[in-house]
This record gives sequence, structure tokens and C-alpha cells, in this order.
Amino acid sequence: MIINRNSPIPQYFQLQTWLIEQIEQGVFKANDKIPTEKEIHQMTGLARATIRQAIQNMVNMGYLDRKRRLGTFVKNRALETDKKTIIGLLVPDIRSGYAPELARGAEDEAAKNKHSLILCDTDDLFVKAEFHSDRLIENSVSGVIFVPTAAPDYLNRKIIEKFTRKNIPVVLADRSIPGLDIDLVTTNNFFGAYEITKYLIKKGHEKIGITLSTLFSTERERLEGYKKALTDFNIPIDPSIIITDSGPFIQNRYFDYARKLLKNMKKMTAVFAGHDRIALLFYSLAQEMGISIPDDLSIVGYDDLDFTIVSLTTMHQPIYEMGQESLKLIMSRINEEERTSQKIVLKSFLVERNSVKQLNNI
Amino acid sequence: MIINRNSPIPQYFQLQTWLIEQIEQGVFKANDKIPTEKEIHQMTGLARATIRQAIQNMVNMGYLDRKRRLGTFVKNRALETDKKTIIGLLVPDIRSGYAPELARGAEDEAAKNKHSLILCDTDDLFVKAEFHSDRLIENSVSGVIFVPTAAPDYLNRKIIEKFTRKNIPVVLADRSIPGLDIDLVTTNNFFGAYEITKYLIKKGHEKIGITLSTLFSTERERLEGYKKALTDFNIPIDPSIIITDSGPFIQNRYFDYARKLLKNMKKMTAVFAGHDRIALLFYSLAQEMGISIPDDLSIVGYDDLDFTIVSLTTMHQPIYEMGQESLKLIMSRINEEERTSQKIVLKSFLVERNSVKQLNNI
DNA sequence: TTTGTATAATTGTATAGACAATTAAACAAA
DNA sequence: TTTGTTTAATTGTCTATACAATTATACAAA
Repeated sequence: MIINRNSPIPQYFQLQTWLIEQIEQGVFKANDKIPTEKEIHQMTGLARATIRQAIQNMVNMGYLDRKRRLGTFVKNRALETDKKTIIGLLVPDIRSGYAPELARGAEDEAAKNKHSLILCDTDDLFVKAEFHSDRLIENSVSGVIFVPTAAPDYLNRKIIEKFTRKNIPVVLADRSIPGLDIDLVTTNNFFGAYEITKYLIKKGHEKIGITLSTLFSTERERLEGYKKALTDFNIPIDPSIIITDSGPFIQNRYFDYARKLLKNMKKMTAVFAGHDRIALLFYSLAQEMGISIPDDLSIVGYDDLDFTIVSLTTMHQPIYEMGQESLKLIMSRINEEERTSQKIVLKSFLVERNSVKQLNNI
Repeated sequence: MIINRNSPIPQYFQLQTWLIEQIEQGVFKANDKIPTEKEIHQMTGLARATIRQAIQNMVNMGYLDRKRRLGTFVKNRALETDKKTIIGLLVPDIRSGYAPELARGAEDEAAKNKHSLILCDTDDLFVKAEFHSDRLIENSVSGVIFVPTAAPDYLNRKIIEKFTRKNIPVVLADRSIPGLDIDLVTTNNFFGAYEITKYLIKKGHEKIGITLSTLFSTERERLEGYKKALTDFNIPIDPSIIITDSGPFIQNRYFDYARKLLKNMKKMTAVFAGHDRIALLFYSLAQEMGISIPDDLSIVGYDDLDFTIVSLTTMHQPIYEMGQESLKLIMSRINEEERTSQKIVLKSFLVERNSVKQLNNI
């Protein structure tokens, strides 16, 4: 018999355990009718109220559905088992730079799996990232895609720890944090910067200015790639046309840097803008100052944002794919048991447009 | 007495209704002990099993907590009432147009109240909107901000009904749906278009081309505003320089329209681009064709997107505020009992830059 | 002080039986 | 064909009662 009357386990509980077993072993399949209360009474000798208690619990748990006059049926839980998953996305600002593209890539990939994305803007600030992290944890997200903020590394680590302590997987997108063993999706910024600098050199440029921030790993790597390319081609590095900033992108500040560089026009034939938004400032200033791009000055950018209006030669970053891959990593973390942390480095490629002039090599 | 034995309403239900009332009216406060089963039996004469059924239901519903030997207590729901709320945001594409700004406005407002935003891209397609709606409902969002898709009205209504059937409030952002009594946040497109057309007229322009889509209520109103302004100033409407499209914004298509208009240069001194992204195409083509803006052709846009590189006179739309207001409306729907549907019309204003030339009136 | 034990209040589990409400399905009438 | 009526199976509601399990508290013992 199913029920052990001498067991300390309540009989209603024994019954419901047995029923769940039958369902999970497939004895009672989805939409099958289980025995009526009367029949169970005959089978087990339990009072109807006891039987009802067990069944009611199972209805509450979503195993069963009762229908008057018809009986009690096994619910089709298959529909509900592919449970909705929510992923958090922490970007600096959804309005600027590559954030929209990244978000869209992640969103599309999430949609494929019927998952959803919670959008959070950090403005590159630790406090905002922390605030949003708490909310994401409250909403019990299953994973997080995190673009590290402009805050010091240890603070970004703090954010990540918040999640990992709760066993919520985190994938870093774009920017890395030194000495942290964690899933990461990025592009090879060093190589990309090297290539685009080489491109300028091949076009006959030797006096190449650059301005970017040293705050983020990505841009630091670009600076290194730029320097390496110059060195490899025996071109001296001229610090007077290298302007670095230690903070996040602030338009007016970079307008100043651009202006500074443009005042040194004689020293340069080309400018490597740390990213496309900086390049755009050069276009804007050049227009103002009557400088023609590329005739008077060549310029390259980095990112390949869609500006429509300017024909900028730039390094295309597969940002959309970065969003996709980040989400895939999260999903694999959620589904798989364990694995070592992965670093996915996506390939950038040069998009040649009309912002670089071919110089006649002397 | 509390219980009416002749009522068709089950007595356990009467009891639980009464208890819930007491709790919600504050007779039984949080952490108060409610009468024991025995006491309730004495009060009502109901059998203990009946009383237990009522109480068990309330435990399941989260009203009560039972503790052996101690009694049954009113749960402190306050902790859970500032429950994290998730709002769905359905925009065409987070990468383009005003979507990022709208999202950011909504996100910031949500963050103020510690709520979160789930981002969904519809690509202006009904099927995608429907797909996302189902997911939002699964995730039991508390409200939805919806930018209607490019699909016919009845399909957009279908999306909205999906939510309202589940008592999930919906706010339409930007675009309205005719004959639908629902919360809406928009700007006065008719007035805005009227004003900016008037501005062109005051600058001496009479031959003003226009191109936009008649698919969305917003752009239809702009067209009407444009026509009204011309009419008011006794300027004939020239259909040959009015190009309308019936679909959503597709860049290449509008490039064709722009090209078509520019071929008719002689007929025009100014162009009213239906929105800034269209205006940008004109800049791009003008550059290509050697047409100078504003010297050869004046142009105005609509939206005031941040393009940095072009100095476009345009109608500033308070998109960020639209996101904020939409979220506020959702929150008020969630918190307040009932109210008639609200229509918030935000003020646009003209931003004068350098894309319009002052013509000498003859 | 700590540890064990009894007490009593209360909820938890269970039996046995009765009648109500619902409703699919069969049947009857229009 | 449609519409109304009956029937019977099943779940829904309810009473009355009993004993079990849990545990805060008080008190006793070590």
C-alpha cells in the first residue's frame, strides 16, 4: 500500500509525494485524469478530507487542475517549465556611444530564448551601478552583462562581487578589469589600433596625433597599439600630439583637446580619434575653422557608429555581436554546471571611407 | 454576526472576506494576533475545518502567518508592498531616433522609485510587439509604456488589450491610436509643425518642400500643421514638393525622396524634413551634390536629436520628459484606484541654429 | 549558570459523513 | 436543427470530533 500509517510523515503528505512521483515518472501524464477522491479513498482507506488536502496542495503547487463533475487532471507544466529568465544590462548611458547597439544585440539574443533584459544606466558612476545592482538582485535576475564604470577597479570588483555572492553570473562587456578571472567579451583594441595606425602610415602619414582616455582598458590598449605601430615603422612618438584624459568622455573637454591638436596642425597630417564620437568633434571643429577633411587633415576613428553625415574611416567594432555573445555566455553560465571563465575576443575590421588622404611619400 | 448561513456565498469565503476587511481597515494590524480557531468558532459557530480553510487561504494569499502554540498573525506586508515593480518599454528600436532618449527618461524616473525597466524592441512590427507583450505578461510587469507599431490600428489595439485584460496599465508614448481612450504622452505635433513652418515663412520662405510618413499620427499632424501654416499665410500648397510615404522610416527610401526633392530645387527655397533623421539625409545628399545649406537651401527638422556635426534648426521635442511622464502615469495607475485616462501634451520649442537662411522679401 | 522537564495553548493532521453546486452527456421537446 | 430537461459523476462546502505535534514559558535539577 501507498500509505504507511505508522510513519511520522503525515498521510496527506505521503499521498501527495506519491502522486508527484507518479506524475514525474510519467505514470500519470499531462492531461491524464487521476483517480477520483472516492477511488483514492478505496485505494488507501484515507478519509476524503485527507485526500483533498493532498490534492489541494498539489493544485496550489501547479501539478493538478480540478474540474467539477470531470475529475482531477495532471497539468501540462511543460509550458511553464521553460521559465522566463531576466538578465540585467548595465551600460553607461543608453543614449550614447555603442550602448544602444550593445543593448540591441543582447536584447535580440535574449528574445530568441524568450528571456528579457532589464536596462540600467550607470553614467559610468560607481554609485549608480551599485544602486542598480541592488535592484537587479532584488528582481532576482539570472545574470548580468556589465560594462565596468569609470570608477577604480576595486569598486567595479565590488559590484561584481555583489552578484557573484548571490551566484548570479556576470559577463563583462567591452571593458576588462585587470586581474579578474571572469567571463569577458571584448575586441582586440591593441590589434585594431595597430592596424588602423598602420593604415595611416601606409597612406604616407607619419605625423599622427591621437587623443583618448586612459581610464578604460579599451582605450589604453588602443594607445599602446598606436605606439607599437609607430615604433614598428620607425616613426618617433611625439608626445606633443598625444593628448590623453584620465576621465570618462566629456564632450567639452574633448573639444578642448581637439582644438589644442588642431592648433598644432603643422605638426600633424592625421589624427587618430580614440573613438568615433571624438572624431565627430574634429569634424565639427574642422568645419568651423575651415579645415577640410581629408584634404587638410586626415582622421580616423574607432567604433564605426552610424553617423550618416560624415564619411569617417574607422575601425568597425562588432558591438551588436558583443551584445549577443555576452548574452550567450550568460546563458551558458546559467544552464551549464561549471566551466572556467571565457574570454571572447571579437574581430574588428577597418572600414575605409573618405577621411584619409593618400600622401605622396617623399 | 459575520456569517450569513443562507447566503450562497460559501461560509469559509465570507469569513476570509471579513478577515481581509478587518486587516485592510486596520482593525487587525501588522503582527497582531488574530483570534484563535477556537475563538472564531465561538464567535461564528463555524466548524473548525471551515475556519481553517479560510485561514489557510489567507496564508496562501500572504495575509497571515501561523505559528504553532502561538497563534495566527497578520503578516507585515509593508515590507513587500514597496515591492520591486517592473515596467515594460516597447520601442521600435533602441538604436535609432528618439528611442534611447525616451528609454533614458523612463529609466531615470523608474530608478527614482526603485523600479526597473524591461527593454523590448519591436522594429515597428506587430508580431514582435506581440511576442514581447506575451513575455512581459509572463514576467508580470506592472505596467507598459508602448510606442505603437507601424501596424494597423486594430493590431496595436490588440496588443493593448492583451495587457488591459490582465489589468496591466498601458501608456502610449508619442504616437496615438485614434479612438482609443487610454493614457497618452505626446507633444503637440500640429502646433510644432505650424510654428516651424511659420518660422520659415517669416524668414521669407514660401516654397517649402516637405517629406514625411503618413503612417504615424505624429507625422500626419505635422503635415497638417505645415499645410495650415501655409494656408494661413496665403501660400498655395504645392503637391509636387510634398512627398509622403505610408510606411515606417527606411533610410534608402527617404534618400530617394530627398533626391527627388533636390532635383526640384528650383521649386523650393526650404525643406521641412519630417524628422531629424530625414534632415540628416538632406545634409548628406546636399554635400554630395554640392548644395550648400543654408545658402542654397534652407532646411528644418523635427525632434532635435544630438547630431553634433550639423547645425540644424529644428523643433525640440522633450523626449526625455516624455519618458519620465509616461512612467509617472504608469505609476499613478498602479497606485491610485481609478481615474479617467489622461492625455499629457508636452511643449516643443524651436531651436534656431544655422540651417535656415533669411531671404530678402521681394 | 546551564540543562532538562512538565505544562498548556495552539496549530497540524485525521476520520466519518452529509448535502450543495457544477456540468458533460444523454435524452426529450419544439 | 435547436433548445430545454434530466441524470449522474465529481468536486465543493461544511459539521463535529479526536488526537498529534510544536513550542513559549515556567519551573526543577544539576
